[in-house]
Parts: sequence; C-alpha cells; structure tokens
Amino acid sequence: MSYTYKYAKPAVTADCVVFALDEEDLKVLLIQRGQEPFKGQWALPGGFAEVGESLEDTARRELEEETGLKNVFLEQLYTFSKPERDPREHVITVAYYALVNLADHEVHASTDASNAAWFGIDDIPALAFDHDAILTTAHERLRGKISYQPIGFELLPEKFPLRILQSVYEKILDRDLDKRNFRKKILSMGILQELDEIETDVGHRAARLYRFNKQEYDRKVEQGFNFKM
Amino acid sequence: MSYTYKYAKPAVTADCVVFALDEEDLKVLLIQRGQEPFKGQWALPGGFAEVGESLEDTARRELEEETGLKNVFLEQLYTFSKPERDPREHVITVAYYALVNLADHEVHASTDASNAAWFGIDDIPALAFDHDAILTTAHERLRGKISYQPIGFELLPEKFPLRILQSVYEKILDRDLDKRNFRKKILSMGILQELDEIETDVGHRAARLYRFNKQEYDRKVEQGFNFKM
DNA sequence: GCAAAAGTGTTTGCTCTACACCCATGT
DNA sequence: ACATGGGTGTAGAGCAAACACTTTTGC
Repeated sequence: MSYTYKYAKPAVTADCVVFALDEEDLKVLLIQRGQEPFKGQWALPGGFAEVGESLEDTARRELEEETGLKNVFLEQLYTFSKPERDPREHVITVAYYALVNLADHEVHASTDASNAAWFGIDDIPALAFDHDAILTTAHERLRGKISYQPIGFELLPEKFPLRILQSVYEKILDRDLDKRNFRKKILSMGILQELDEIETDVGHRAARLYRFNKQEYDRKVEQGFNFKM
Repeated sequence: MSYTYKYAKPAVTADCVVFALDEEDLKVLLIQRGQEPFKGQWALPGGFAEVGESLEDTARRELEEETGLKNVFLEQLYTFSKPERDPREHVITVAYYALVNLADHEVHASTDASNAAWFGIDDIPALAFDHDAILTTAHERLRGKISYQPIGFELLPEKFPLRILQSVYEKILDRDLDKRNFRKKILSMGILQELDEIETDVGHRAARLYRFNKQEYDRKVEQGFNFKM
C-alpha cells in the first residue's frame, strides 16, 4: 500500500515532554528507541501523525502506546520544523508537554519502545533528534507558566498538603519560598478547598489536606480573576 | 510529477496573522482567495509548506508572495490540526503572527491572492477555513504578550514620541492608560533612548522622539531584567 | 522528651494608581 | 487668543518580602 500526492509533503509527528515530581526533583519520561535512526538512544515519546487525527490525539495515542500513560494533562508547546532535524527526511514535529502525578500513573514500557524511564531534569542523557532543544523549551514553558496558571496541581494527587504544593513551586522555579508567604498567597486566592482530612503515615504531625477547586477557579476567571503566584 | 509515500501524510501549511496600527485602530491584513475552496472569501495569507523549508520560512515566503511584505517581526502562534478544518483533505496549519508598521511597509496585492487589504480588528469579514479562530488566538496572544515582552515597538517606526507608544498599548489592551504613569513606567525601565529630535508637521507642540534600545534591553535581560508594562 | 513539621502575624519597603496644572507650539 | 497636546509630582493603597516562635504528633 502506498500514497501518492501531487506535491512533496513533509512528514508530521507529535512528541511529548512528560513531567512528574517525586520527593527528589522534577522528572521527565523518556523512551529508549527500538528502531533506527538513533536506535538504543533515549528520546521523547512520540510518533507519526495519522491522517484524520488531530495532533493532540496523535500525542495521546503515541504516549499510551509507548508508555501506557493516558488521561494526562496535555498542552501544545511548539512546532519544530527545521528540515535537518531528522536525518531521514523532512519531519515536522508538534511538541506537547504533559503533567502527571507519579502516584496515579504507573509507567509500563510497552510495544514500540524497548524501554521507558523517568530521568531527573538535571540528569538527562543524550537525546535523539533535537529532543534536547524541545525539552529545554518545555522546561522553560513550565517554569514560566506555573506562576500564572494553576497547572501545578496536575503534578499532584487530588488531595495534598500545602507543604507538597509549595515543593512543586520550589522544584519548578528552582528556589526556596517562604512558608508563611506561600500559604497566605495561595489560600487568599480562594481556589483551594480545605478538606476534613489529614495526611496519614507521616512520622510527625499530620498536615491538613486541600483540593484544587476547579469550579470555583473557573467561576472566578469568568469574573476577571487572574491566578498569580 | 508526483510523490509517493509508504504512509498517508497530512498536508502542512503556514498562515500569518499580520497586525498593524493606524491612527484609528488595530488592523489585520487579509487576502481575498483566488482559488477554491472559499474562492472570493477573505482569508489569512499563507500556503503550503515545501519540503526542506522551515515553517517560518514558509510563512515568510507566502507572506511576501501574497502581499509583498518582507522582513517583518514574526513569531509562531499555534498549530491547528483538526482534520475537518479544510474541506479537501487533512491540512495542518502552523500559524504565525507578524507585527509591522504601516509607514515602512506598503502592501501590494500580488500573484496568488486576487486582493489584499487591511481590516480593523472589530470589522473582520467572514473568513475561510478556521481562520477566525486563528485570528482570535493571535489577538489574545498579542494582548497577553505586549505587557511582558517589548514587542509593541515592532508596530512603530524606529523613532516615535511616547504618546504614540502609549496609544499602541491602549489600542491593544483596549483601555485608556494614565499618561504620567505610562511615561514613568516605560522610562524607568531604561530601555528607551531619548533622541535629540522632535516630531515634525504636527499642529501643536512637537514631542520628543525616542528609540527602542535593543542592545541595552538585551544587556539588562542577561542580568535578570524582566520587561513589564 | 525529642525530632519533625504544622501552623500562624506583623512590619517594612515598594509598586501601582489616581489625580490636575502649566507650558510650548501652531493656526 | 485659542486649541492641542507636551510634560511633570505626590499622596494613599495595596502587594510582596523578610522574619521566629509555639503547637502538635509520632517515635
């Protein structure tokens, strides 16, 4: 089977930069390529767009095929189109970034990719194609966006103590924040629901749990509210 | 001549949302389509990507071919990929936005497009494809970005009085700004070079001219400076 | 009782906003 | 002389940053 067109066409792929947090640091999900080019090297999960499929769907499909991840928070990042970025032919890639919380999302290396693993953001191996540039762009976007969009919650389980939320900001912004100021600011926005639950299994006083109140956030946005941390 | 591939490929285009300002309002450059589909309707300038060409180059090439505009400020906006956005086949478009100053850039309707013209942002005709959504996205991006990146200058000639710069912000943000506060804030950043020149041909006291000092801006950015209006 | 983290207010400086008048120039 | 916009300062409010101790709980 083959497809013939009147004009030459570049190929199109979607690639995903998947971020997660553990106790240590910000992590990125990579796969080890099972095929040439760059066979055996680490790369971002992703693959070719099918006709009739939006690129966000391509990204989600490839992410699930290669790593088992699904139902993740996903936003378009940037489109990379330099002709020399793929040695085989001109391949345009539309990059997405995803935020997941490690607890809810077990990763299975699956079909296409011979292996999938999390890497600390400061400990990334050599990557295939221009994936290092894509990763850098994604990291910058995340850093820029977390302060004015409520996306940090996507890296956490549904219920979380404020200390953990603070650590999300500290790890992404890469600087320490003042505990009192952080709590004042985030609570004063009125978009966190205070739960009647506390942490369990901690070796010290248990903290109260909170939940991001998306309904309330959306209502406030309607009225001109702007998230700002 | 034809091209055959092992897999089906979507087509790829680049489209441009070109903004400019006149005394009245924010304007957008549209072309009237010379071919089906949507023949005779207004649309964003743009066209098909060639293999071996980056999409930014595609955007610049098509913009010049269709409107005569070149050497414009151009940034990638977003990639639109819903399969139904083009009635012929699956066409992915990578949208760019451009900022030009009307004085320096004469527009000639040229080859491909039967006609090109500026439209006030509040007076846009029905557009081909999903170009209304692209335009809306571009307008939002411009509004969001002008406050934290020094891109407003791209809409002005090299030398300008502060009143005109203020009107750029007022027209894009769509609200009045206080003259004293505006001047204080923009001058305090130290990225405008005060020239020994004043306006000519005005029917009142002539204002001093300024120039955006990109060297100084870049130097400050290196040192952690953030533009903010 | 000790270790670990939860939880809590106040002061200070800075930034943003609101606001009005005199001056220079051209017609 | 009149119309038009150029150019300038200050006071008050709100926001951001710095800073330390007491309480709770688990071991």
